[in-house]
Amino acid sequence: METRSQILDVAERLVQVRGFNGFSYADIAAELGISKASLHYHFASKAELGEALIDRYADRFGTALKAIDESGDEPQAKLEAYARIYADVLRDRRMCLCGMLAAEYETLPEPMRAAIVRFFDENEGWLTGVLEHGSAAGALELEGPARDEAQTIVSGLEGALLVARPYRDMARFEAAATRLLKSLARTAPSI
Amino acid sequence: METRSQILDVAERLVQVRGFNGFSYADIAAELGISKASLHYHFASKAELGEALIDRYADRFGTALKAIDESGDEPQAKLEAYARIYADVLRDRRMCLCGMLAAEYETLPEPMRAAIVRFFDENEGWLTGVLEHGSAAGALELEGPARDEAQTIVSGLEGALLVARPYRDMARFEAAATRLLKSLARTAPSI
DNA sequence: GTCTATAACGAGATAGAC
DNA sequence: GTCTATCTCGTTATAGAC
Repeated sequence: METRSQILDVAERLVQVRGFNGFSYADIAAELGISKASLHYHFASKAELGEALIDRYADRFGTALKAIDESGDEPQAKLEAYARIYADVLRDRRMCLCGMLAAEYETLPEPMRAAIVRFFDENEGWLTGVLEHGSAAGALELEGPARDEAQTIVSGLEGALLVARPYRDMARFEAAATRLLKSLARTAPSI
Repeated sequence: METRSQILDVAERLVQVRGFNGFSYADIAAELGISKASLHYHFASKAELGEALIDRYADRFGTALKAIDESGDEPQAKLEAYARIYADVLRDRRMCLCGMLAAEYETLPEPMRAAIVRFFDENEGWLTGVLEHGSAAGALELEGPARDEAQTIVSGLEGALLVARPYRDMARFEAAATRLLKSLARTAPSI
């Protein structure tokens, strides 16, 4: 199980930096000092490896969202914590795993495609909940349906990662993220 | 020159749909019914083809922006026209050429990288001008520096394309684009 | 300008020994 | 579980004829 998770670690970074079509089994093998054949023992095909990568990534994301839920923070603080997950991704010049795979979507096998869409659905679902609660509690002022706002936040953060990366500029991402949240879900003025 | 532009047309679509690492000279050759060797006559290397693709794409974008400038429309209408350029990209399941290449950035040769950053710079520069003019004329209400708003709009639209594509859902893009523009640059209330 | 042929290499994947 | 060896195919690119 140890080797398996090491493979996933290296492959995850390679996908986030270079894309699924931008690395090979040889890259992973070289980095871990094992043979390509050994990789095939753990993941028979690259498609299988790809599925495992998305599953693990989505799981970790889900865990992070649950932690935010249980923080008991204000809605506005929850949104900021959500944006921080994305900000953390930018280290090592990484893109969000599923954002990267969304770009390569048309070249990917069907099981990977389904898992990518599921990832976005889960994120939007969680965000929609936070926005609805915040709105109902009078803490947030939405400009439209919570679901639409949620979609705009997810795609806005993905786009902020996508464009900030070539500039190697963390501040660029932060500015866009802050602006997005401030404009789409403003803190309701206290009476 | 005829063949050259046909090659660019096919290659452009392939990059926008599958990514620069997701197609080969063989794909172009098959589609045009010519040999791979002929392709190398027009574009000695794939990197050279890539540069030509970005240059032509950026040129077309620039022409479209100039047309918007000369329309004499209100700032708000100009922003909507700008978003429509992105919307048009989504046909045939395409991503913005430079958005796709931004994802693959780390795998690309230096000349292509520089051209990609230039593309974003030009877009943000143009948008900044529209926002500043609109703000000065009292037609738009900005929430922060025009340059920051411009960056958020560009990355927001790129992200909206990125995420809408797997869903094959035009409406998904439209919703995010509208929401972005409405929230970031609101039409100033007429007195 | 376009072709056929081929070089030179890297990809994903398998066989079979240890 | 990991290895070496190998297969098969696809990739970019070049040589040289037409």
